[in-house]
Amino acid sequence: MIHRCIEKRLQAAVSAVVPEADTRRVLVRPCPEPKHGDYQANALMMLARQHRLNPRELAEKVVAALDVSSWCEQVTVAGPGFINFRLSGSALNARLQHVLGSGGSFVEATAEPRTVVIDFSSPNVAKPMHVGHIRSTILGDALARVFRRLGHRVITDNHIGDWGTQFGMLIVGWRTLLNEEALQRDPIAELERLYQAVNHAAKEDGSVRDQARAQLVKLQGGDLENLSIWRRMQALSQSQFDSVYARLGIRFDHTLGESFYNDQLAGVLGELSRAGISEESDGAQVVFFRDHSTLHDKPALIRKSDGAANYCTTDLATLRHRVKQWQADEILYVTDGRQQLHFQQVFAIFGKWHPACAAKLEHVWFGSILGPDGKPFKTREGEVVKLTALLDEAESRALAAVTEKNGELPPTQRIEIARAVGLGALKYADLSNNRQSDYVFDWDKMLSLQGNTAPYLQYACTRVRGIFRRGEMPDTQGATLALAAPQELALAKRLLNFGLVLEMVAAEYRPNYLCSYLYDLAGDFTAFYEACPVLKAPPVERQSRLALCKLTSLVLREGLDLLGIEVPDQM
RNA sequence: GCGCCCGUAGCUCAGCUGGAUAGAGCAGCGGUCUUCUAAACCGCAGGUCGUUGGUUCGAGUCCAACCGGGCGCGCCA
Repeated sequence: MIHRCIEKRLQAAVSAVVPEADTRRVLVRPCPEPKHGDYQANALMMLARQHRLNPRELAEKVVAALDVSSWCEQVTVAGPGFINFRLSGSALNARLQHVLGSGGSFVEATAEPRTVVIDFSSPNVAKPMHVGHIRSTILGDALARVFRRLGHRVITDNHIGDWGTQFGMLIVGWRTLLNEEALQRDPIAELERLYQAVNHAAKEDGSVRDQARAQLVKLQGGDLENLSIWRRMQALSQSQFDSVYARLGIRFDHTLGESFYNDQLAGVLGELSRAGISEESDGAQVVFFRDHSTLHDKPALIRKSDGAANYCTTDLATLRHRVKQWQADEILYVTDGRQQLHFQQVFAIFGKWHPACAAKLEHVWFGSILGPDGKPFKTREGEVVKLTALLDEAESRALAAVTEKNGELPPTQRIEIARAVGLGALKYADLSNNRQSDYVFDWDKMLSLQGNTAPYLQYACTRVRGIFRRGEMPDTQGATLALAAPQELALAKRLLNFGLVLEMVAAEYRPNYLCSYLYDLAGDFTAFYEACPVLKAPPVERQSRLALCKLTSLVLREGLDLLGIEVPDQM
């Protein structure tokens, strides 16, 4: 990547001028304002302050010691000490040509691959997946794709909620109220009905509650009949999950639910207790963080007074497994922001338990999806929105749009387009927001062809494709780039930054950076498309522009693919 | 009581180590199809970045206090 080459030279020049300087923070980034240059460095102003130098003079000395003529036609010092770099046309053309010829890309694999475990989605057995699972599922998948693309070893793990007190209720329901026919027809709905019925009954009748508790104890004690009911529920749920993930194009390397750790929990509790990390309090085992600045008054419960472990314990066992068995360098938990305290506690306990562990633990949290009223997204009836219903509606709304705009296409093709557009729109709506923000769910906005949406980007792809469909498929492989028009240059320069953007996504776990980038890229392409004829251009421009289109198409498609979004050939 | 998050244009949202004149879409107003997909594009208008202080060459971004809203805090996960 060119900016990295410039950066290395710049760091060397800084070291030559100020030998004691720490150059790790001397970075070269794209200029937000193209009129200043293509890349800029503003770290010298900070450096000057640290070393009590005049920033402007320092910048000028560094520039004097800097040779980046292989890539830049101009290097200037501006304002209080910005260094601005203007790429030379020849370097730009050469870089694009190289990517084209090598069949390579604008992404550079990391020099330091890490093992990154990503925990996301995590639905519950016997419950339908709902809108609450969508952000985790989509964000986690996109992050997994980006980390893989950067050359990291990624392990995705679906930590399913397949164990817990709800199974007492469910087993009572299964034993007393099960309708086999309904179970055949819609297993999850039937399981949900059982749970609700028993839960309702338990509220009024203490003996039902006692039954549920008794069945739970039997299950936990290894009762064969209850175990087999539980396994049946698990299998039914898994097939529901599988069908949703298949629709979304998502796969997991592992699906190790909470139950996988059952036989490790006693050991975990024993170790924590023996190490003096946990202590008894009101009959429960609790970890206190007495010296901790924010957790000092927030103890964590790891074993209930009835002797049962809870999700804190399970998460500790899970964490140990990931660190020990998978040798994780980095573990990402993609969950709702409301679990921040929980993960702070889990990470803090793990730190006491395995002080030598250097794995980076990150709670990649996200905000809520809101309805038009600004309150948590619900159906008109006030119920949670089921994920399958959401996917269905996305596809049917997209189908209506495709039919309206392109009704002459055969129905099967329209359905296929609608699938890609509808699901793409849904995913993109989530990914394009800053994950930590709450956002308002709006069908019209996400399916719009205007603005920062998936359909707009997909449409940009089909426009590029349209050029190739119209003309004969040209040999862009050996094309000579001869970019000249400002729109061509702007587009080409944007392409160069693709890899950098992916690195930013991975560094902060924020796919919305990629979305913004793709939207800007599509905007650059549109400007080019409006201003520069391709097929009708004279031969030299024509092949150069075809090559530029080819590269744009590659980046747009790969970028969308990294977000888990498909691109139809036509729209 | 303790802690986390949010407050940017009428609405929905971006805003990358603090960096140059705070951006986009919608809605509003005005333009552009004999020309590679107009499901598109161009232009205009729209802002005391919640308030007040502080840090500094420079603050939407960092710090403090306050106002307004959301969420979490030992036997659910």
